[in-house]
Amino acid sequence: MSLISRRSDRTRVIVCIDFDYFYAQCEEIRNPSLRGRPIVVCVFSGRTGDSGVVSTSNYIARNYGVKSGIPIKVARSKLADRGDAIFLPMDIKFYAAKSEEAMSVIRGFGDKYEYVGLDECFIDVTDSTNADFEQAKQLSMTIKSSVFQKTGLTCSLGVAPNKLVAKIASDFQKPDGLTVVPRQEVENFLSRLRVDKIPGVGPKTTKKLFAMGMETFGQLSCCDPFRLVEEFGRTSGICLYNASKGIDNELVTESGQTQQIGKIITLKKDASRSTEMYDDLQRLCRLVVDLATERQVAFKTIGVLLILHDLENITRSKTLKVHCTNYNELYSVAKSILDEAMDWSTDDAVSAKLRVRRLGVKLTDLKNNSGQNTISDFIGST
DNA sequence: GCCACGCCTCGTC
DNA sequence: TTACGGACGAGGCGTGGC
Repeated sequence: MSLISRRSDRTRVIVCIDFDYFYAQCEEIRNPSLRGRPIVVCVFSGRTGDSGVVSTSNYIARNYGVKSGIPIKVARSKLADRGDAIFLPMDIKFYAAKSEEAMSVIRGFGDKYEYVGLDECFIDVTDSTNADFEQAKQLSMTIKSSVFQKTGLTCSLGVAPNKLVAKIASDFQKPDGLTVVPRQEVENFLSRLRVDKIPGVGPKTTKKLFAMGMETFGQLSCCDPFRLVEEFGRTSGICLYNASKGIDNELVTESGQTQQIGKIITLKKDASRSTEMYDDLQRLCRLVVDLATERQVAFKTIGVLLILHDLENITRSKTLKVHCTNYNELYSVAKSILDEAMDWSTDDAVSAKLRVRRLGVKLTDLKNNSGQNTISDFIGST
């Protein structure tokens, strides 16, 4: 059995475009007087004035250790000496509009385009550059200046023979960077980088790899792939090994719709009984069913997510017999899942632990509905 | 024994 | 010292049908 993918024979030229500190940069563009000040874009949970986490920050704030994911209170204390620091709530509609402006410029340059997120995309420029990295470099500089001219946004670009290395290269020089890694330089470029530069490798995997004595791509590429499979499972193990050698045969493709629709909220105060959450649950069901209607999809599996006061997660779900688009059925099933989840233990010690901080509803097993109702909708609605 | 499916947790962005 | 959102996908495990 061979675990290792072969390098694709055809040389491709892929560009990864990543907008710098995107949400915070959008805020600078909207209000140029903020430039030069630490900007922190936050997700306020609404529970208390400063409850929530940092979504992103500009480089001035990052110099003070303010990065995405940290609690807003921590960010405030880190920036205590900077009286000019500004904390703003996310305005996703504005960022989405700005992103679309930039993406429409970028789409015009690629043979193929793949949207990854509001701040990131790939284009395949193999044909338009005759697979020549020097031409790709020139094209990338044109893309950077066009995006800046049309939107005011700066971005960092990585040019490489595949998506994996292009992504790593785009992250190599930031902000406003351009890194070109031709095929023959891939191994050398990667060898001394730390393993946490591999997309998808976060703190937990990094810690595990470090404990195994693998801190760099070079060290990882010398590892027995069977050992990686043993430690991380077949799929992840093979991915890690191939990544360490810069192998990635995934094509640039128009990505499809998401495979789930979910909403999660933070409760105004912790709840220990399901009845205390019925109002919030109704609100969540209404939100997700509206999103499903908007996207013209029906759902078959309904999930309820509970995050407890100690941030431990509990998820429970139920799969319906047939796909559904109906709010009443959704709420009724979600309510029964919630009731069961809250009553699952008669052990007082366990029940006492069930102080729910956040509540979520998730729809999966989605199917294109295009306005057609199912029998269950008919039954549910009559 | 194999496979598909349902359910749940983990991990990342 | 601590503080703590929201969204999504991957994958492991158990179960039941064949």
